[in-house]
Amino acid sequence: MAKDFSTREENYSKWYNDIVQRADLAENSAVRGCMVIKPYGYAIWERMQSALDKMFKDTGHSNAYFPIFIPKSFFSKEADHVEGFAKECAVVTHYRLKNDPDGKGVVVDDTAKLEEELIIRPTSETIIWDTYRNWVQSYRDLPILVNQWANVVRWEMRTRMFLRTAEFLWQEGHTAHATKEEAIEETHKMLDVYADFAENYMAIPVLKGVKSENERFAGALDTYCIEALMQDGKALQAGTSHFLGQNFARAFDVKFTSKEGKLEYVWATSWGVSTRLVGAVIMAHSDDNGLVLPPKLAPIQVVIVPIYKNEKQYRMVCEKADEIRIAMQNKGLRVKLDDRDTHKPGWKFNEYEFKGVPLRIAIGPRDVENDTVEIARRDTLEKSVYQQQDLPNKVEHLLEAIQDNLFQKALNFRDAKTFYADTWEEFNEILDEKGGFIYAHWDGTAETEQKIKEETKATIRCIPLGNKKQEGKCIYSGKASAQRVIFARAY
RNA sequence: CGGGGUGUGGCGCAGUUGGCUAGCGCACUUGCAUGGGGUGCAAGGGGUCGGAAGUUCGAGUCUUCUCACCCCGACCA
Repeated sequence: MAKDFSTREENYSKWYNDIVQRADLAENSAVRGCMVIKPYGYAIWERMQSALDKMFKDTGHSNAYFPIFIPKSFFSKEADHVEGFAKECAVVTHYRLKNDPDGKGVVVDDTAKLEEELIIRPTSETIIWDTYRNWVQSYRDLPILVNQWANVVRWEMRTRMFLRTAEFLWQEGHTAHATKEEAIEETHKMLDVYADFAENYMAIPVLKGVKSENERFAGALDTYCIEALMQDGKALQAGTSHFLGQNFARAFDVKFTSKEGKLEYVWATSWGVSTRLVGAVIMAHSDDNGLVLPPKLAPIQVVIVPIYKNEKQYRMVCEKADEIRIAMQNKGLRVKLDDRDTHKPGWKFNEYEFKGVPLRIAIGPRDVENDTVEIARRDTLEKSVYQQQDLPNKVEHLLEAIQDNLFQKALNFRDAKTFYADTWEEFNEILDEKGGFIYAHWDGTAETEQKIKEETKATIRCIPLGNKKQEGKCIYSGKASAQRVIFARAY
């Protein structure tokens, strides 16, 4: 097979970029740091959206939409929050252009300066809490369970397709509750939704945990996360859920009268996942032949490629192929019959392999004669011949098997890349030679975490939920530690 | 914002100490053959060499300035 792109071994990040481009997922745009998500890549995001959206609705949430522009003054209301985002905000200062008096083109019209600058949302807490103030009077107005699908902008220095771009698509849930307990419960509930989605749709095992102070969301009391492991041994945060306490309620004066007649601040959460998940799926499952997609997220689950030598055979084979397509579609499968005569079968085989289509059915004159088809699995690259009888059911089972196999492979990989380190030397050795998750003791201070980050580039990914308490000594400072936490180099 | 690098058809690149008509691979178009793992042959189309100024009989090649992008750092989902 012709190999014209990098392997994971040769150059992992080039391999990743090659897949994004060759699988037709996205490309760089004329705007620095921003990408164009192409139809095939966007279709994956749409699959993610529809699955997640249903899960949000099933847990009582509704969608709404808030402005992309946020008055600058809103940002100064919550001190930690400003601190966290100030350095990467795009600012709108004018609202009009005019013809350049010196020649061609247009220039900013200086007379059209905004009274107050507008920030392009890096996240929507401030505009949303400013709005919620008017929605809440009484405990009877609570809870508010709202989600929005939106784009946000964070002016990043270094960008990578899907993983970090200046503009990205995401969903952000923002909820308001009467009690602390209820808000905390919501935070955990949505973390569970994310973990469920990651494992059952993306086929990626995740660790649930809480962030250390350093890694916590600006403005949150607690940030929970799901952490996934990529094939190069680096961790990737795949979703976050924040318990915001009453920070934003105080900053935006969101109060309600309780059952007891007392005026109280509401309790808040926010939670989100982004198009970064597309990057996670790519890096978790793909191989040196291209993209590998879990069937539940694949825009095309099965592709049918007809094989023929002449016009007569073409018609005969395509007729059969179309019957098969319709039968599978009626079963709810996403099927494509590629009957283009402009490309050869071998070319198509490679094309769909690059694109990660889970199953490929080849059907030729011999198959029509024998009532068979050849089915190739993308995950194992195995080919076998199947009888056409009851094909939709067989295909459905194969897709389930692929979904399970991908998850199991990813889980085995993570298990093999999970280590325990008890000394600083051991810790460094694992980081440099193996990568992956490292359980190690930590004295609990931000200073130590910072030092470790500076010296090794590894960060605390999370403190796992339900973590075992265990006496020990901090890997770096040697001070007393109550538990092991998870370290890794991360995206 | 520091350090390094690259700009030549759509993409990837070559182009020697300045030299005459700027090449190659992929892609594209047409024709014929081919068709169960990226088909072969033949014939075509497409480039003011990132931009500006300068040196020279002559600049893709040398000089100066400028712009853009990429990589490595600080920052980050």
